[in-house]
Amino acid sequence: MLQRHKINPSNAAGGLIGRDFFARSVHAVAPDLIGALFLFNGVGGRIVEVEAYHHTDPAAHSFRGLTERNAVMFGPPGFAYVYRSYGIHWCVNFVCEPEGSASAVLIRAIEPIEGIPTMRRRRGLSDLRLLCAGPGRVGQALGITRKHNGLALDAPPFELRLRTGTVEVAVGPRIGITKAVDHPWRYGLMGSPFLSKPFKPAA
DNA sequence: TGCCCGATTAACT
DNA sequence: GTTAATCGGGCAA
Repeated sequence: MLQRHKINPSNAAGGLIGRDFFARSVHAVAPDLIGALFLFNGVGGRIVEVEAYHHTDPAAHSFRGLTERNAVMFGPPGFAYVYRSYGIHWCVNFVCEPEGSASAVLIRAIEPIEGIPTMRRRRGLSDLRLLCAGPGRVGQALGITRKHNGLALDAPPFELRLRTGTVEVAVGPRIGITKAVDHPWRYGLMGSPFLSKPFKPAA
């Protein structure tokens, strides 16, 4: 339930995240994104919650093979997969692993830091805690839509930076799925008030 | 083609 | 606790 994570020693803390960061297993990338800075057109904050999806995972969009919607997941790592959720929301994923593995990390919650007035206007909401506390809310607050599907993560409008220092990462089952529900592939910043839902405390 | 359901959210009782 | 909003994917016919 509780993990302590250190940054990749080959990268400088706070430095730009390059495309090679995503050329690893989705299960390695996902916890390493906790605490990272995620800006889109200069708007965003710290990533505090993500989930991992893999093409061997029945809950993943890529499980049933390549379609027009999930094509970016089957491409090279380091690109954004954006999809429409429940016909209403836009959700953002970071594609991982070598080309063809079709895995990605869903960005589920951010601690607002930059462009807070812009995010409040887009969300029509002042409550900081709820600005980016959920995948659909993140998409709306950062202004990400279908037209950003397939963009590279290491170039504008994206800006991703490694976390500084050590964080405590909570692990638990993913949210809102009906298949492969027992995989503990949800990762969060321990104790953050900006999570979409709290993690169950360690037994 | 028609039907069901989903990696969600907000507004209800 | 429940439910509407809303649309693309996947599958049956």
